[in-house]
Amino acid sequence: MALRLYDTKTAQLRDFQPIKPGQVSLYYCGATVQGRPHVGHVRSAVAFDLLIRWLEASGHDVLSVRNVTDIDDKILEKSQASYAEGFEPTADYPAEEPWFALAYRFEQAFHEAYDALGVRRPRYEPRATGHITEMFALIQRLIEAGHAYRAADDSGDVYFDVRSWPKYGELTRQSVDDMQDAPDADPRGKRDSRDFALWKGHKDGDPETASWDSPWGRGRPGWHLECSAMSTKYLGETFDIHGGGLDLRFPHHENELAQSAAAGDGFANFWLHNGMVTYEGEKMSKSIGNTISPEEMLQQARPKAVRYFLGQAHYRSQLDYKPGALQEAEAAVERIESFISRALPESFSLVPQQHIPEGFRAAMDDDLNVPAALAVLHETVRAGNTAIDAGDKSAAEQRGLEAATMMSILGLLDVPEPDLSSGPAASALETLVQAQLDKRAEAKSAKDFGTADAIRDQLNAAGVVIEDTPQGASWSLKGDA
RNA sequence: GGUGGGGUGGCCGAGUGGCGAGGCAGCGGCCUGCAAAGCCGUAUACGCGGGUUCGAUUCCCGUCCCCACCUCCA
Repeated sequence: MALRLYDTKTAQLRDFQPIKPGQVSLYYCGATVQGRPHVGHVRSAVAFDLLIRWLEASGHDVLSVRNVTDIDDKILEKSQASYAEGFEPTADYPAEEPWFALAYRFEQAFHEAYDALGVRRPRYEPRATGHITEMFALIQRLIEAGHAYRAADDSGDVYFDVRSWPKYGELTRQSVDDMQDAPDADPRGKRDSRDFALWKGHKDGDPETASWDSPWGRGRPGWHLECSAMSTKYLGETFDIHGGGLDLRFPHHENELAQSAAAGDGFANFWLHNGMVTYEGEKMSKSIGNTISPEEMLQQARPKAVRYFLGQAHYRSQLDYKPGALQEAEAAVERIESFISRALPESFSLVPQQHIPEGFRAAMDDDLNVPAALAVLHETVRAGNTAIDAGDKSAAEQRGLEAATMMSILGLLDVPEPDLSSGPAASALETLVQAQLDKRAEAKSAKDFGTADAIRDQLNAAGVVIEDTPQGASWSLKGDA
């Protein structure tokens, strides 16, 4: 059975076949680095990380690209505001910060958030400002093809001519005439209010560093253009998959498609969009302010649990966050991990492709049905625990390898966790806890259960969980499997 | 107004024309000195009203409600 993916453009599940057998070219939209990442950003990154991992587990080489949009209106506005009189600096927005410094700083914040959740870096991560000449070339092609024009006023803007491209709206199946009129206060030199800027002429007050000489005068690129320019540069004029958040479908992806297709590029064969993250039913967004940061989540739960939470719903579904959700995820992750550590010897080598259960493969091949795949994982854990209880070591180990494989494919083995098992503090703790356990063992063998239980309660209160096994007592820290 | 996605047991969340995924929480049991972990069992779930059908949560029609997008959005 082959991989099927839901393509937003055709609104249906389609068999996925890469253009080049064995290699998949994937572009997915990263962030406009104008602020700290919120959960929606990392959900999207986790979703596409999952896709990449599954493609790889299925034997593909994945050429992945994720953009950094490091210039746009918001970045400039925020930088500009930091110079204004009466500006009150905060930890996230210091005073007098140039736009490029602000963008660079938040780009790093995104990296930290991705890294913390085991989202692997894409093969290439190009910045918009590094591809101005590629954008020139694209604009030039559009002008020559009659799909872009210089603004009628003296703004120096260049617009995409929506009416010149009959397919405009094909991605979201909308017709230009049915679109709600943009409340465009400043139509400037546009022919149609839906026309969008490819190039924005330099305005007084904009920093000189945020403008480039172009054939149409000094200025800066419009939003959308960078993704068309960069995706085709790194992946070719036709590539396999273009992804991003559902909210980017319109206008961002619609415009990308229009400008690339109108310039004569084949562009993406598949369009994938992940669902939004909501907070108790409402979309999390900067403008509403109901966001939860990845940092806040990481304070509440282990990184693995956070990743599990973000990946557990189907990627196209809305993912609702509510208090307590992370604790549930933590319980599920710990159940799986404690099984794997019971079933497998200290060190084991994993050859993923040898241990993928058929049900898991079928679920993932079905448009990355992670919830169904997780059901297989949990069933494997139960079967493995049963085998352990029955003393069937080889069956337990087999289930253990399968469970570890699935965890690996889901990216849950790569999530960095604080290492509590080495270092001087760890060995001091080990010595102290072991001394208590020895005392408890003595008390137990003397049938002095009062003392034994007191020791256990005391350790428990300190966050050390005791488990008695036939081989003696073992301990672990709460929240650390 | 246009476009798209939804309403599933206490919560989360898949899925299917007829054997009630999975997780979390709960309850009962096994195990345990007692626990923990693990295992077994346990829920009269599919917004509402019609229709098609031997049979619908699943298909069709109607209806109510929710969410997203329509030029800041992952």
